[in-house]
Amino acid sequence: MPPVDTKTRILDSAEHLFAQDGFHITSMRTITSTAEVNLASINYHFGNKESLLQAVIERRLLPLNKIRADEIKKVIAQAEDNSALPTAKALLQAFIDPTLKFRDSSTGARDFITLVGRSLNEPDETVRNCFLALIFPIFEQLRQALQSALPHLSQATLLIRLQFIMGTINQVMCMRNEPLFKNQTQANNNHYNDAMQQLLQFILAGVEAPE
Amino acid sequence: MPPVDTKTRILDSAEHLFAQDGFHITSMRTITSTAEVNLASINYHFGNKESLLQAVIERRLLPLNKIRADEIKKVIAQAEDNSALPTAKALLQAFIDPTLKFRDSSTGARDFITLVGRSLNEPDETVRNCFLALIFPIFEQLRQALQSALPHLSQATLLIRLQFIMGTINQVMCMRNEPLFKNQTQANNNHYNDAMQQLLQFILAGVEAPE
DNA sequence: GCTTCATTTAAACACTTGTTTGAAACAGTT
DNA sequence: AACTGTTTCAAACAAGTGTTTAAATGAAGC
Repeated sequence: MPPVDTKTRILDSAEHLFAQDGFHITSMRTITSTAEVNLASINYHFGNKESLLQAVIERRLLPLNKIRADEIKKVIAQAEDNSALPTAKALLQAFIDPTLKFRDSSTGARDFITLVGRSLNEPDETVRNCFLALIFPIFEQLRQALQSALPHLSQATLLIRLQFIMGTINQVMCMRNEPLFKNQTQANNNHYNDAMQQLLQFILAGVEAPE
Repeated sequence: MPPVDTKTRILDSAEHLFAQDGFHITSMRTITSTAEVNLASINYHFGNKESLLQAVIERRLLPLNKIRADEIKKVIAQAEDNSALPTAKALLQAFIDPTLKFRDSSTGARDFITLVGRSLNEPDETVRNCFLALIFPIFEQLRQALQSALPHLSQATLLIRLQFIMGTINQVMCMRNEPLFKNQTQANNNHYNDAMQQLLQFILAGVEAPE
């Protein structure tokens, strides 16, 4: 009954808590008391805890993936207009840029990105697959586009390098306020967006390295 | 009293289960029944569950870090003998090679590496810091060595690129049998060690990219 | 044999977990 | 105003959690 309806309140709180503390540590009672709703309302609206996670993921990831897919298609179409191959840089940018724009769009979105970054290496297979299943199609689309952008790379090499790229991106997505290793020399006034430009440089050099 | 003593049996089982299912999911009862020891023996020998994790980490990571540190020092010393700067490639190899040799030394070691890879992005700060605290010194050593190997790179850039590298390595460490995205075209007969050579190529290109 | 110490054992502890229940409150429609 | 279907609520459920306890067992020294 407060500002927004119960279902949304639950989704927002769960998103934040899952990102901050992890899926398994976060209890139903913590979620419901944070959301100021009744304990049973999660089971009423979502069935069980795992379906709530699924709902948290889908709410953000389906729209985000749509944007990413459209951006990649756009890059391919523009290249075709110039009867040229799309560049790896443009393709990777089409994948990463929407992620980062989205990340900075709200605090909830920032939580969500952290959640995704952490969950791709989740030990619990059921939880991990919730994310992998939704990310796989866009990953596959990017892979095929990059394969035609980098025809000299073998399929196997491109595939493993894409795994490396996902690892790098995950690392960045997991960063909340501070880098992985803090209390370092100076160098901490690196703002997040600077790191983003650096990210593209880094993975582009990696994927384009001689075989 | 079986083959090995209780303490070691607990450490072995915990290592395997923590890597496979995660720290929080794994219960004391699962550990003790797998190890075929009494439930209370964990608290007797280690105090509590978290101290057990600490023991699991230290048993492997302290010796491994010693090897890594020695390898890096060796590279620096050899370069000095030739009155030259150490190369970034040699330094990164000195960091990665021991990790992978260790990883293939036993199934327990393989479990352990998975555990480390996953835990560096653990949501639970207490758990995450167990790992970060032990890895930070070697990270810092590598950073300083790389800074002198790549003097044209600003400190800030090197630092963020080292974060990317850690992300890439983590991703590889988390791979157990299969890559992050399976059921792919063909390309799966990529053996693990092939991926390792590829890893060095990838991160080397990334860290040496123009600023 | 007896004592002393470290270790193992079964049982219980207090607490938290996700989920279910059935009644209460609410909204909308006729 | 009375009935409808939906949503909220407090309470309870059974199961699992990490940890503690006190008795039993083991081995070592004198």
